[in-house]
Amino acid sequence: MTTTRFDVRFDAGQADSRWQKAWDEARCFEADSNSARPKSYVLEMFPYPSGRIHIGHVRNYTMGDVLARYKAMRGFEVLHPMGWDAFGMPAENAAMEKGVHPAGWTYDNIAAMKAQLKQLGFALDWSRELATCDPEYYGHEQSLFIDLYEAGLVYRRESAVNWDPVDMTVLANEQVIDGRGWRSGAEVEKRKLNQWFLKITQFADELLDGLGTLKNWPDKVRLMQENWIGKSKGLRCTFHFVDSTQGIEVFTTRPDTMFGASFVAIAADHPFAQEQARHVPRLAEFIAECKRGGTTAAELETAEKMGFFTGYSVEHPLSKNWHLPVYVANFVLMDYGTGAVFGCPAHDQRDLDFARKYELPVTRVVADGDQTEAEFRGDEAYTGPGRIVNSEWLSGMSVDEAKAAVIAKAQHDGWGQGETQYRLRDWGVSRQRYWGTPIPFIHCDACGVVPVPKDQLPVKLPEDVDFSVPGNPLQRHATWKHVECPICGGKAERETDTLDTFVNSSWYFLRFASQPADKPFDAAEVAKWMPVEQYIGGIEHAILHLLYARFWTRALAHVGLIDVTEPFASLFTQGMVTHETYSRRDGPRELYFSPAEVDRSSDGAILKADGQPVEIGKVIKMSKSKKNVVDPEDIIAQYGADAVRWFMLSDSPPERDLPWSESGIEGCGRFVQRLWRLFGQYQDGATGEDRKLAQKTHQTIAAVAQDIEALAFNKAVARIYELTSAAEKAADSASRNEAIRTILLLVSPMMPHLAEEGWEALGGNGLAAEADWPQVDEALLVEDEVTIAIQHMGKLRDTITAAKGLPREELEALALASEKVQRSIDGAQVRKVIVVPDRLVNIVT
RNA sequence: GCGGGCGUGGCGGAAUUGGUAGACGCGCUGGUUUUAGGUACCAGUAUCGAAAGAUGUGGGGGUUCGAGUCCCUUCGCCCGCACCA
Repeated sequence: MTTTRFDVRFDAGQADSRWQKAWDEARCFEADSNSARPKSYVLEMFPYPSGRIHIGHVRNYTMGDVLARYKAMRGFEVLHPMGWDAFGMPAENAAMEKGVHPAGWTYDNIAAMKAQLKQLGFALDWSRELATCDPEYYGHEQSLFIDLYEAGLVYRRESAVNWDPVDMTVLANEQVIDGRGWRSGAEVEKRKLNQWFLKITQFADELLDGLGTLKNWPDKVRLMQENWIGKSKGLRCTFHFVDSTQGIEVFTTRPDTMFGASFVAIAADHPFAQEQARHVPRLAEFIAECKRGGTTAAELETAEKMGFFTGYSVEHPLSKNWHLPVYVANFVLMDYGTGAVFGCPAHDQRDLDFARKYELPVTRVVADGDQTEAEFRGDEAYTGPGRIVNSEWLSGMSVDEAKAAVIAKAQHDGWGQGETQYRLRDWGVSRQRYWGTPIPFIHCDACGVVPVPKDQLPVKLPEDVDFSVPGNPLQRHATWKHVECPICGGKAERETDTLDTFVNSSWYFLRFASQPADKPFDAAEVAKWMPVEQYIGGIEHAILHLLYARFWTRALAHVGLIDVTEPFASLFTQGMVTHETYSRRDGPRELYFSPAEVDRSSDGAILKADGQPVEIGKVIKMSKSKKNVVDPEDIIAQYGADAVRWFMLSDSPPERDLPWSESGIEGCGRFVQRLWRLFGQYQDGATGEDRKLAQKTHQTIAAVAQDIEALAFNKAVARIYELTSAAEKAADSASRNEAIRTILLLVSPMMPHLAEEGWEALGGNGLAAEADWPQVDEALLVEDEVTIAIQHMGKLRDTITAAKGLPREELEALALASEKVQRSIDGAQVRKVIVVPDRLVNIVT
């Protein structure tokens, strides 16, 4: 007997690098935009180049890769690119801490991470790689920014920022912890600075309506965006101070409840409250107290309603002689609506809590049923539908009719008008930092704010910058900001703010479609590739990144640069990779140990260093602080890329969290070898049909295709295991050869290195990566024998095997003939027999 | 508080439209091979029971010939948030 290559174990390390090189040389993952094949654009959210990939990246990119490789096998021309979200603070922090230049640090990280991604064998089109910190990329971004400016979608205004007086820098909200800068610990000041804004609010309705077309987005994400946009319709109207032309402007979504009003409440930072506070010290105190309260949602919700009576009253717009007290209240927000509300306690829980506390009247104006008495009892406001009562001319109307009637009257009489409010605010894009896209504008005393002429783009970041002193290096650079005004030629200064990094990620998917040197993208190429068929990433980007990207796409369509409105046809948000933690209590602190430091058996965990047990904690997201991490590079070295990829796809549904387990990855490693041995069972020239196996083979092809298209990788994996077992058990035949060949192709998107190695050994043409997906023989999908469940009173008593398609009467007869069934019936009168053809028979007595 | 999601063996999870609950993987038990460990292979593995059989999808109730799936109710866990007028 001669030895074959299958007699030795599959050597993943050798095969991985061999086939990665072969794919590179064949350039088989480069998308050809002139291809006649239908296109498919598969995209995963591009990473921040932190220096090392983590297991979450591996999961994300493996899913996209399986889909991309599968689509290619199905005859699509696939665009599956990769790039780097390369601007941002960590590079500046590294510059400050280690004295390295942000650019050098970033490009080193990119090189390291790219090598890691290559080790996983991803079918990426590296010819389209981009980094957002590349002047070519951000130069085009500057040009787009100017286009938006010229279309009136960019403006400047004064706005408050979090200013760290020690680091002399602006902090993002999440960098302010308990009112102090996260790095310096200094108390953060609110400063007013001129900031650049993008008019996302102009697209609020479009972005909201567009959600309705995104059928293949998770409902959860659409709902989050809908809430974020926060559209509400109502009435804006004025409550005049008694005997005055001055008044308080109020916004309400419940104009129908106006006759139930019992007070007016304004926010602590409402101008009228501020003004009064100047000469009412106790009010000033109250306002200060309001501001001290917590800001988290839970704290706000449970905080007691508090108010301070201003001493002023206002007239009810519908009845001049009806006066309402004006309070400053802690539950009214200045930055929503007008910063003032009228309180209708019977039909709003907050107002009711407030009214009970300050003993204000509570009048029922909406009846849920036939209750009509004016006095509203109880502590639960009624917010449902109903008929208006106790409301003069509104009484008898429905809530909706009354809303319309009050708005119509307000507009007719001139004291208010219908209005739509949004929670969405314009997007502030100014960052007072170095490592970002310079905002391409020049400030000239004579000409004002002037865009940099496009032929002078990119406005490049200066390379000689100093991070040893706090503050924005662009601002104190000796020469960079001093320029001539492009209009008058006089002395002028460059804008020193850079763009929010979310701008970088708002159009990168367009640049992937084409990369001309002289413009951001080619409209025809964009039209060919867009939209992205499948976008995959983390749920943490549900709102900001995805909303901004949708906005940029619409804005670019608005200025006529492209013809798409929604960039991502389908969105998939994958779960996290989790692991249990190992720790020991050390006085007040918890000391954590990494999985590598611990020996885990089925009944406990032992620290290798001292042989003593450690506590096994909850299964949570992998994080450095809890040390429950595994390094992708280590596990690839140990098990090979295919085993790691297979693990990422197995067991857990992709939208759920995936618990990492040592025994799980070992099982995957074993399966790789098991398949390799199975490939070795292929017998050239074997003949004969094994119908059962052939059926299983074709059913599996169809099922795996369906599962991959639904991104249900865990189910596809289970199917492949089943077919593998069946093929292992079968005797040599042509059908068995077909099963083996089929398994090889089905796992090819998931374990591409193993597939190539087997493909070559079995004499396949070309590369497995370029092979076609196996054809399904529809005739073999149909079972000729089925198992029929036989129930008595709905309980399973027996199963029988019968030819498919037997008529009801025959099934009934077969069921009644069953000995087990007869024993169960025990002579009782059969009243009814329910037959579900090819499935079950249920006998009712 | 509001909104959303989820509860199925020791674990991750399967289960078309309401039609054989627990596919598949991990783990575990027993056996075979191996100098041994690992690997590989075979058998078993929801619970109770010697068996026949009974019970079983967080708990309780309902609809139905039949419920993991539909309805009501209740408990627990997870995620998101904005007191949005």
